[in-house]
Amino acid sequence: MAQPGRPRSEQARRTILAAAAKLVARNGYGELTMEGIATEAGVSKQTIYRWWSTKAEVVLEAVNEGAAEMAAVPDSGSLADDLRLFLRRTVDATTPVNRRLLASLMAAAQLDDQFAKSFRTGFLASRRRELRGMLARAQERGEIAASVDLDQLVEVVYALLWYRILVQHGPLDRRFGRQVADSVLRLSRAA
Amino acid sequence: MAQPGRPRSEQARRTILAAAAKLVARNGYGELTMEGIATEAGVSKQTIYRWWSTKAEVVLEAVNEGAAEMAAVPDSGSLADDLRLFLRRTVDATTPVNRRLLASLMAAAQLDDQFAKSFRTGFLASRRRELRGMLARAQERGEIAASVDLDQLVEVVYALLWYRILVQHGPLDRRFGRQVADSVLRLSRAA
Amino acid sequence: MAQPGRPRSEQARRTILAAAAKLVARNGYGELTMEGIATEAGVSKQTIYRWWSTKAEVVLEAVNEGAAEMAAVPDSGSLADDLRLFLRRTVDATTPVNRRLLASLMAAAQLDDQFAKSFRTGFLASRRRELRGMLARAQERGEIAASVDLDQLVEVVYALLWYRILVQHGPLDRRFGRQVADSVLRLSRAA
Amino acid sequence: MAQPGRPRSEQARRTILAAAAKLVARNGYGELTMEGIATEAGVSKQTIYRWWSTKAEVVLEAVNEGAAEMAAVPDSGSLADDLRLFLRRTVDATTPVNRRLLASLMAAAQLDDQFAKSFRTGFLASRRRELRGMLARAQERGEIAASVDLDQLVEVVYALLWYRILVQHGPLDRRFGRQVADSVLRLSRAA
DNA sequence: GCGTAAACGAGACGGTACGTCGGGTCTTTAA
DNA sequence: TTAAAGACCCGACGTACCGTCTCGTTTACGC
Repeated sequence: MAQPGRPRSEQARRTILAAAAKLVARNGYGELTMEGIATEAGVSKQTIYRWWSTKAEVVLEAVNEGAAEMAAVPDSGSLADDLRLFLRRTVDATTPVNRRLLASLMAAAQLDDQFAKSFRTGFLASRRRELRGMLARAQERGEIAASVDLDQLVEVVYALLWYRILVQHGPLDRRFGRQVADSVLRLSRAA
Repeated sequence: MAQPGRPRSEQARRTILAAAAKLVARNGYGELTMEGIATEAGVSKQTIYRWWSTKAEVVLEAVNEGAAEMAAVPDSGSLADDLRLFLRRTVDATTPVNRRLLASLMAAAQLDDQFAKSFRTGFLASRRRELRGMLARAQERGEIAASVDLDQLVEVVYALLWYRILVQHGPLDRRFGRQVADSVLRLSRAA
Repeated sequence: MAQPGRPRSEQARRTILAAAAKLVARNGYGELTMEGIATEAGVSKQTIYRWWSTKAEVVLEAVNEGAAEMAAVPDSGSLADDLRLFLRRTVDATTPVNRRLLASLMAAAQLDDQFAKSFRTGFLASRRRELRGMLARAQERGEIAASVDLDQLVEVVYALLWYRILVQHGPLDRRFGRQVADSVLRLSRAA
Repeated sequence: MAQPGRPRSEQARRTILAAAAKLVARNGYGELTMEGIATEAGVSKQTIYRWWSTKAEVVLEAVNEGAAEMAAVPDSGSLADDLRLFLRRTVDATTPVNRRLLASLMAAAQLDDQFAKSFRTGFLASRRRELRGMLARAQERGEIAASVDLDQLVEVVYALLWYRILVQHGPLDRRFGRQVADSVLRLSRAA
């Protein structure tokens, strides 16, 4: 059952992810190098390449590691309450460091088709699924007309969030979260 | 009046921008190198570095070069018509090659703070100003209530456009342009 | 005992030295470049810089590599025989290729103080020591008066050899070797 | 008679030679660049290339410029006196700066065959001719036997001088000048 | 407890691109 | 025609990382 040989070092794995996160926070993803991660983590390059093939994958796993709390999608029975709470939690979780990590991942996806695919079908799609489930429950309750396209609503939410993350045209705070929630609620009622 | 010394070669400038655009179209921005641009353009690296300091700046100028037609913002007297036409023109102008170029610039902005600043205050801000002017005229005509925050409407438009450009969750076609226009029109009327 | 990490490639070392020697022979030291050595040897530049810091050092090691036979200083019991044999061997060993290499090293020493030091205290001094040893034995045997300054004799030998190497005012052949030997023998007897 | 156009600037010529000499004295010939000379002299590169093709030629002319006093070869009627005076003047003229310039020229001759030829047939040969003339006069007077090869004597003098210049195994002072003179006098009498 | 076998650190290796420097040429205006 | 200015193409510089490799060493499991 158990394969022979020395087992993977869980500590090395964690040290590498921590080192990557730390370096991105300090110097930005643009300055991040595999060599730098290895040195910072006190690990050989080979140990990194054994388990990840690009630095984007390392960072993606580092982000996933520190994002278990995001999972909780509210379900109070009221669309307005759920949406506002969801967005408040989301903006709360997006600290400056996290913002930088997320922006880096989106950038990496533009430069590497391979990574783009895994980023879209993994990270992004799972986030979208959660939100869509919340809206679908509201539609079943009759809070949203059956004619409304839920995917468009989901798109508006994440478009606004990502635009803020990437362009930094304004703060990613609770006030912004409320504005997004209100816009989507209005769109969910119209037409 | 005329300064001494050999004048800058306008041809070299154009060849470099064309080479950069061509290489991004062919292999993507991630594969783009200053060395490659120089070779493709038949130009020395020094000539590139004399006028631009990063490849992102070269690509940005290449994009600006081929985007004079975007400038035309419609002004028919009807918000709905203007908005729909503006978005139709925008999605029409965003060919796959242009999409790739724009995505690259946004990625580069995430990796290089220096470039991020010039990208935001130059390229992005000028685009936003144009659209805001259109909406302001509609507000003066009374088509949009004085209480509505125009910046939020502008944000929705560009957020949706950029999200499509970056995530490619669906096609950037005229149908998508109409959906965006309709969403914004609804938000402009609400509350 | 054994240090960790991949051991240095002895083959790479030898290939580099051979490439350097070959290129100097073909195009002269003035045309020699680190890039050229790397290409010729099929080696990365980094591998060269890891072990040598200038091309002069590479060439110096290449010369030392192919000069084990020089070491044999004769000791027959007769100063005249020893000196003549030593100079014959020396001029015999100084093939046109070797002449070019030696001239290059002396030139490099004029352009780079760092290298000059290692060249003088290493290469040149060891050659001088050997010859001086030979003369010292003759002095002990009484063939040279105790009052004679051996260093001056050594200086005459190498001055004449190097002048021929650098100025090429005449051939570096056995006839020349005999002339040098005779001059020094005469000086060793005088006053 | 007078050709048309702007005449050559004698001042530019002198400024260039002075700049070259100054830069070699300050940083050594290895650091010397055409660009540096132009900047130091406040002259355009083209102006240098119009009159000289390599930096070695510039330095050679700079050396010749500042070496009119060397020309005086003594002629007292006594070989010993003449030789000692000649060598005293020579070592006196070889200041540290001049030593560096001469060493540079010899180095340049090893790296550039073109320059080597002009250096040998011009600079070196003319020096040798002067000394040989002095020895020839002594031979006519009977101070040197007719069987003695004067070229060998000349060779010994310049070999010893150049060896000191290039290897710096000891000081280039009057004491050294006397030693050289004595050695040559001894060789002129022997056999 | 001993051998097999994978993981680990270290670090050298062949590469590619970096951004800079200087070479020698060319193209302009001014003297 | 010469000169200053400065842009141009070119090639080499020395460095940084890439991803791979070859070592000696460590740590588990199955015999």
